[in-house]
Amino acid sequence: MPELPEVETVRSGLAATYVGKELERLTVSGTRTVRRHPEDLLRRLDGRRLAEVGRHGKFLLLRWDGDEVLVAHLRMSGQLLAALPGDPLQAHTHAVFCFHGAGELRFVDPRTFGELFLLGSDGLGLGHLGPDALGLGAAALRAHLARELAGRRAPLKALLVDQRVLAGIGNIYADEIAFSARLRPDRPGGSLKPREVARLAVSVSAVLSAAVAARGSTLADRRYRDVWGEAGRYQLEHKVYGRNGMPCATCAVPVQRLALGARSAYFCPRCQA
DNA sequence: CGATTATCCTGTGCGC
DNA sequence: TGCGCACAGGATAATC
Repeated sequence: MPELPEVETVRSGLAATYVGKELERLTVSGTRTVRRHPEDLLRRLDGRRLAEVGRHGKFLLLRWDGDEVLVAHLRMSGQLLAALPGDPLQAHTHAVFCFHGAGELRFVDPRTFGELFLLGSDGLGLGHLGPDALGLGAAALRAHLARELAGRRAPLKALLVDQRVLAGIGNIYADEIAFSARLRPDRPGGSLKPREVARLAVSVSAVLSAAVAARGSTLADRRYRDVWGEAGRYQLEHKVYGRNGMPCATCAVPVQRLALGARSAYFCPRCQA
């Protein structure tokens, strides 16, 4: 469930802690974590200095001296946690980055959906992704959404979580964005009027920015943590996600759960049209 | 081509 | 109290 705000919080933590440090050794024990690699290409990073930590959507981009880029995706249950070499290895630790003078960085992921791969090796890339959901200015975002939604029959929520449309939005923030924009998540994308698209664009920026400021959402499963193990605070601001039957914060009508394909969507039947 | 469905996986929480 | 099972969902392949 790490989405753009959670991944951005991890990104800034990684940048603050490890940029400029030299990787002594990367050890990978989880074969599924590096499943896109035919061989142990990650070895190429040993001895390099971390130059920069970027992000596109939910993908973390660790750029090393020599311009090698390691891509990390947390998917459902992945965590990147700072640790000291002596700390006990917790269950489901699949990779350990050991830095000179900066301790360790550990990739922990019970469900093994997450992964690490080197950008560009054997054609592995991120070319299919749309623009980062926080990477466009207001006018460009509005124009982009208008273009992407035009003529689309799929529900608004399905389009919001489609990483080819915009990169970074997942289940939680799609519901919160739709609520903020006062749009039902099951509206066909192409049915939105220009002023509704404009509202949607504003809500994408507003919700994601506020969630980044609150360092992401840590749900009841307490799975999402930043690099130092701290929880986020944006779950306190959720208006609809996971709040089935609870009163809408705006109008007190019970929030409804809607089945959208195999997934669910939460919305207020009165505030959203 | 666009829309929908299945798949991967384990921890959690619910009902009986 | 304990057991079994549905559910959670990001990305991608497969199918309609």
